[in-house]
Amino acid sequence: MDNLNTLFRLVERMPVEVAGSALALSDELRRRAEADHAPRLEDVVTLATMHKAKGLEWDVVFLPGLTKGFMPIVHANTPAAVEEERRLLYVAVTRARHRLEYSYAAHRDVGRPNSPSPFLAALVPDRPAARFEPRTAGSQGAGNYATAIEC
Amino acid sequence: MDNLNTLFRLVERMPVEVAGSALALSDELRRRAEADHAPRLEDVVTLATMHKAKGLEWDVVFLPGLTKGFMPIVHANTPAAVEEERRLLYVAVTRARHRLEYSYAAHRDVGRPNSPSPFLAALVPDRPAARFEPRTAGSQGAGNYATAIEC
Amino acid sequence: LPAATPVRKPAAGGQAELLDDLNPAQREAVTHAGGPLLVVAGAGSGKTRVLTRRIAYLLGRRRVHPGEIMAITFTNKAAAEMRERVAALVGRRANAMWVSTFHSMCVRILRREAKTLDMSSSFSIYDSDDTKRLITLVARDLDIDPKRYAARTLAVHISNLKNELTDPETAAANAGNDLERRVAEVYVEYQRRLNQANAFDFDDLIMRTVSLLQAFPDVAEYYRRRFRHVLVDEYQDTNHAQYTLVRELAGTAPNSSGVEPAELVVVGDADQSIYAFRGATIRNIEEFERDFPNAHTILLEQNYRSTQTILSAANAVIERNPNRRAKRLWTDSGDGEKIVGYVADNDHDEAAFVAGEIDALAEKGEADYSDVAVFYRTNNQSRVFEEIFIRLGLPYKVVGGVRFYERREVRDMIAYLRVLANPEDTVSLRRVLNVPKRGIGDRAEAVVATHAERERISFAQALRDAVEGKVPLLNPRSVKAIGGFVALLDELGALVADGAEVHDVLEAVLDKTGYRVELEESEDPQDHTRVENLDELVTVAREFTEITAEVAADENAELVVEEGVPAPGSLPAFLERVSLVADADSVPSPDGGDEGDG
Amino acid sequence: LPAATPVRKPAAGGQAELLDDLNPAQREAVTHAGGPLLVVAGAGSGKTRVLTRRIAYLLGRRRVHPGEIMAITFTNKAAAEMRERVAALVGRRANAMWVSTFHSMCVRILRREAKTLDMSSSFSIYDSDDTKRLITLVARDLDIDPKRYAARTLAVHISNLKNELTDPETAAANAGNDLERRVAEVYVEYQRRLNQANAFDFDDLIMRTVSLLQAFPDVAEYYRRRFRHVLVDEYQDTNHAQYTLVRELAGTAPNSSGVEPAELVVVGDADQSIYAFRGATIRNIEEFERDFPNAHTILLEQNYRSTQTILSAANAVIERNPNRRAKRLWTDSGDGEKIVGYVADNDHDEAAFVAGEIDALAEKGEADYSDVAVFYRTNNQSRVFEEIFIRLGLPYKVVGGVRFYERREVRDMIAYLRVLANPEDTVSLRRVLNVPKRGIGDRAEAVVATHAERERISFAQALRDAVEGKVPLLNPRSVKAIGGFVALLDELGALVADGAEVHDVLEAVLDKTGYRVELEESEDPQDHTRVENLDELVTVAREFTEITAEVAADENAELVVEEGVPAPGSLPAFLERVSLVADADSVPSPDGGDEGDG
DNA sequence: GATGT
DNA sequence: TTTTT
DNA sequence: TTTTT
Repeated sequence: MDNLNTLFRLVERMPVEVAGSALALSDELRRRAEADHAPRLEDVVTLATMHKAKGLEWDVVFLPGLTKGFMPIVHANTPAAVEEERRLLYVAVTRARHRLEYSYAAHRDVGRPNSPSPFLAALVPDRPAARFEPRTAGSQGAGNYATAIEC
Repeated sequence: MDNLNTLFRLVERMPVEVAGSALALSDELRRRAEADHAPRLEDVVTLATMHKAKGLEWDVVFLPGLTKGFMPIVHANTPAAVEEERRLLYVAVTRARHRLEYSYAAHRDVGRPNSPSPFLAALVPDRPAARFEPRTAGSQGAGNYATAIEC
Repeated sequence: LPAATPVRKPAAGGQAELLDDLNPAQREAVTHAGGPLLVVAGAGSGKTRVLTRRIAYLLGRRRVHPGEIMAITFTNKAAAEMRERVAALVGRRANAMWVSTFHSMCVRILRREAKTLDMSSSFSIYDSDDTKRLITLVARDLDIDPKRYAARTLAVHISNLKNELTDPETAAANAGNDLERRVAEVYVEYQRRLNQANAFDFDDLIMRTVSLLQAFPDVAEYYRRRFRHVLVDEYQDTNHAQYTLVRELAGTAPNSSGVEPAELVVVGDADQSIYAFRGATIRNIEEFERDFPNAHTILLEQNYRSTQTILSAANAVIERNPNRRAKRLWTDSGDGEKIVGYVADNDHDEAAFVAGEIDALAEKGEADYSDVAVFYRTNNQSRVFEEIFIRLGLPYKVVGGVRFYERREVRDMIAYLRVLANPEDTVSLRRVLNVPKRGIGDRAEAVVATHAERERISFAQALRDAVEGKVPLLNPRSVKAIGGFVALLDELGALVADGAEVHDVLEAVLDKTGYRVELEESEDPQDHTRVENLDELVTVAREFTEITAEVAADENAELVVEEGVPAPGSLPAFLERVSLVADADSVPSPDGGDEGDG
Repeated sequence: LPAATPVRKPAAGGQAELLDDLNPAQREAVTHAGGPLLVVAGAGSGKTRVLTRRIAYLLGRRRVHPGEIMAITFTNKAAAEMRERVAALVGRRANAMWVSTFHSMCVRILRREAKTLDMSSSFSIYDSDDTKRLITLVARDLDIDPKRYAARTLAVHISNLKNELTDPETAAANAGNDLERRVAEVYVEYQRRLNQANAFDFDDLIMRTVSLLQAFPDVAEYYRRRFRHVLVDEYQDTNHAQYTLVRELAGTAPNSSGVEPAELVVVGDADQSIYAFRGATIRNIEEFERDFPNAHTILLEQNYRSTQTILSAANAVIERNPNRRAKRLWTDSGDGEKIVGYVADNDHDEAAFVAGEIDALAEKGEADYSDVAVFYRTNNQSRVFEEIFIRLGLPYKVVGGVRFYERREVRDMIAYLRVLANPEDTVSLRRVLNVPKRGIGDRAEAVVATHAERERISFAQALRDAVEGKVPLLNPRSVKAIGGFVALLDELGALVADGAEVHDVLEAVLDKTGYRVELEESEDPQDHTRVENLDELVTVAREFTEITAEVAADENAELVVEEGVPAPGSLPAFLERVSLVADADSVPSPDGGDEGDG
């Protein structure tokens, strides 16, 4: 069945070369797959890069890691590159249908402090960027969202 | 002779293990070397990292590449690391006996602008850092030092 | 959940309703006729709906023949979706359209016109891995220090040149520093070897199609006459070569025979341009009105996806970009939930926070796991989430990693198939020369390569010379090994010539080469997975031919066979397919991650 | 040129002039007696002069016996210079002092006390390359993913732990995340293997000497009684382990037997601390007065090297560092030339500017090339200078690159010698196991290693088991190859046992292994250079033994033979030498780059 | 005499 | 990215 | 560091 799924997706996405026969093929495959049993919808959370998110949408989107080194990424050292980073964040934000949560870690592994992404200020215009100064979150205690900030 | 030089330097620097005999060895080697002919002083310019410069001195010292990414180096992203970079520049500066020249390139290979090292302001306290804004030097014309700045 | 707006009901089969559920801007985009049209489509603004409705409108109201329509996308997935959605509106007539990626479209043109470019229509298509291999070979032959000039670096530079439509000679003439000189040197030789191997790389597909259209006005006119409607999706992601291709195809003025430009519609959003680092140039969408005289522009700002809260945040982010065409997304579906921000102490705690939030949503029944996505900037940021999610038993999948058609064992088999379809394909031939190990080592390979170079014959021919003892410096043992290899290829080739089906050829390759046995006998558990992947590949091939046959037998299916297109179900057809989906199949569609349109 | 100051005339042989040419601060540092002394010596302030004069003063005026003096430096070069300059003042008596690097000093102690630590005195010393090899082996055995945890990363972390005197068990107990747990796991096994191989790594030399002194008070007391004067150079560069070592050696209070602390003098300059990234901790010099009660501090601020212009610039730079002990360098030699600043358009032009300046100075006779240095931050910045200098024919040398004792062929030979001196040295043994190729492949090596592990015997013993057919899964071919290798080692071992001289052993290794022949017959021009390096190594070894013999024959030479020190000219002596100069010889002294003192 | 160990 | 042993 | 073919 996995094989069939693979072929299914394969033809689904490449209906061009065999010219007019492509859609017919695609239809046939779908018919077969659905006759067998409904397509298995895996109920799993998706982890992906922001680039891979492009063109898709989810009800709930998390954007972790919004620190200075990751967004914009350190390597972005021209104005044009920083603008592209901002567009990337824009793309990521607009993937969400109903709920958006973002976050960052105030310290890195080694213990050095992390600055929040300079783009955060815009994301949450009501709150000045200063409100996002590193603050330690309760690291123990299940469900301790004391420092979660609702905007 | 090169072999002898190697051994000479080797023993010169390792007089400990054979205990008391080391200096005697060193003396003997030096005697031999000098009996052969005076140590060949290669008349060449030295190129080295600032770290390798430590403990040595030259009449004339050039410090090129004093841009923001190289001095302090980009990777220095803690106050302590930046302080170490400053000490490194201090070590490099204090290698010079009579003449010190420093420089930087206003653009990198790709054509993107370079910022001067933030340490430059201190190096030349009479001139504000702003005076070191990227400026194109005459790239042709042998000996065109029109934009060299004497302080 | 934001309430579904009343106007968003699905379009019924009839033509009358085609425009009913569109907003005014969308409707204008669908019905616009005449000059070039730029549709600036914000995220979630119903871009694909506009494109598909427009096509249906062309077919239904403006009596355009489907064969006159060319719709170009970037991904196979987008092409498939578009074709499917058009088919839902107009039925089988959709099959006569060209709805394809830039690269597929070029392959189709190049197959038809291969002879014009001194290529055989059985050409191979090299992906980035093949490209890197060939560049490595070339650089080695040119005595280039691989430490100083990594193959990858050379490949990136050559790709950039191609995307700028710079030919090797011009690159050499313009080289201003050591790197550029080296790159140009490699580029010249690399291009020569591609020709010799009867192969195009990905960038060639575009660049050489452009050359073709520019150098042969009759060819250009053929396509100009044929495609009176050109639609381009994700226009902000075009590079210079792709932009030129679109311009050559659609035209900006009547050609010398008086054929008018095609009706061009491009859809895109400069704010969603995230591939400039790969050569995409935002300039193309910004300058559309200047590039195409009398162009009209329509802005789609109403969003049908997100809450106003999310849209306002997005607007605020993107507004900080300077020199940008103003655009503000809005929705009439209400504010929805507040955005949540969280500052964790470290990345571990951050991942734990995210996991906790997801679990809470799932427990409250507010979202299934598959409704949730976590996006980060770099692939390795996934690690900490994987660790935490595994520990908590939270189900997830990571998008990315090695794709099916990039796996070594799959690529090895495809290389065999390619050699059978295109014996001049030196990169594939040399890839499988000693795979599995059959006693043809580096030295023997080098000796044969030298002989090929000196005698100006192909590597395949040089192997045959070797068997006949015409290659000096080759010891008898190597000659014998090569003899066995050539005989093997001949045997497999006979199978293909006799019309064996792809999966049978594949099975023969697996058996006769000993590839499968070697993996089966291996201790390495990785090799076990490899056997499974190969089984899957065989099954894919089998179903590919079987289903083609069934469809062909179905009298109701419209099978339009075009010149230059490989016969359905044939080895070349199979190869073309796998060559152009090498990087696909990352976010499998029905299992989470809905298709959006912006 | 700044005029030489009148006080800077060289000291004559007589004792009276010892203090004449010193400034007051220097004089105080030389004559200070009693409590601990910190000399804060700015760049060019005559630091080495102070140290050497102080030693001469101790010997001449304070009637200290040279055997009571220990002077510790970081580099072999600094140690050699100090000994030489003291010898110039006091003659042969200097030979009885310990003037050595931290590492050499520890080796000397460890050789004498090896048994106490369950080691043989023939132990090997592993440099960073050996360390990385062993860590790679260990990580592989522990099934650690080498992509995720690179050997280098593990090595750096383990080194840091050792520099903090953290033992493997403590590291394991303190591990707070995945990386730390992995590191600790590797550290435990790595340390076990070092012991088994009868080897110390560089960091062990310090750490284990500290353990020795702390765990065995009698040993500590022995050295405390012996060395009543401890001098440390470049104190700002000490790491925690080295600081602890100094404290254990000199002491801060009378010990349990009532032995008073030694007189401790440390010299350094926090402003010149540039190795914090490697574990050096500026804290040591900053907290000296707190670490050593009743300490006295002297500041040397007068500079005898540079012009005031240069010093003012340097002062201005360093003053921006916060929380720094105030110090301003000054000179009475005048302002000198102005500093030149230049802004080039690009790095190419910048290098051309520098080249032009150098040529102008040379033409005007203001400086020889060897009086000029160019310093940059990263090694690869040299490239553009090299390109321009070569094009202009400007002679230069680049300091850095692979050092003599780091070259592959030299390390291979040393590995052979080490195996002969210390058969338990598994890293060296496995290094040469199949070098040159003799048919003992990875698989055979793995099988033997597994056998060694299972039988809890050394790898050397496992090889002998293999010859006797006691190792399962080993094919006859491998057994035969191993048999040949073991016989070879035995033959070479017999030579050593018979008292052959080092260079003869080396020649035998080169011949009997076929190492030299293989290189000589190679086509690769690199291998030609390798043969030359090996010839040089043989010559070094020959002269090493010859000269030792001559010196020994010279009745005037004072040969002080100490316990635990390998016999002069012996194989162990030669190995010890090369193990501790592995990274030396970078700025060869007489050919440019004068020795400064701070 | 090149190969895979 | 720097690399005294 | 991102990677539609």
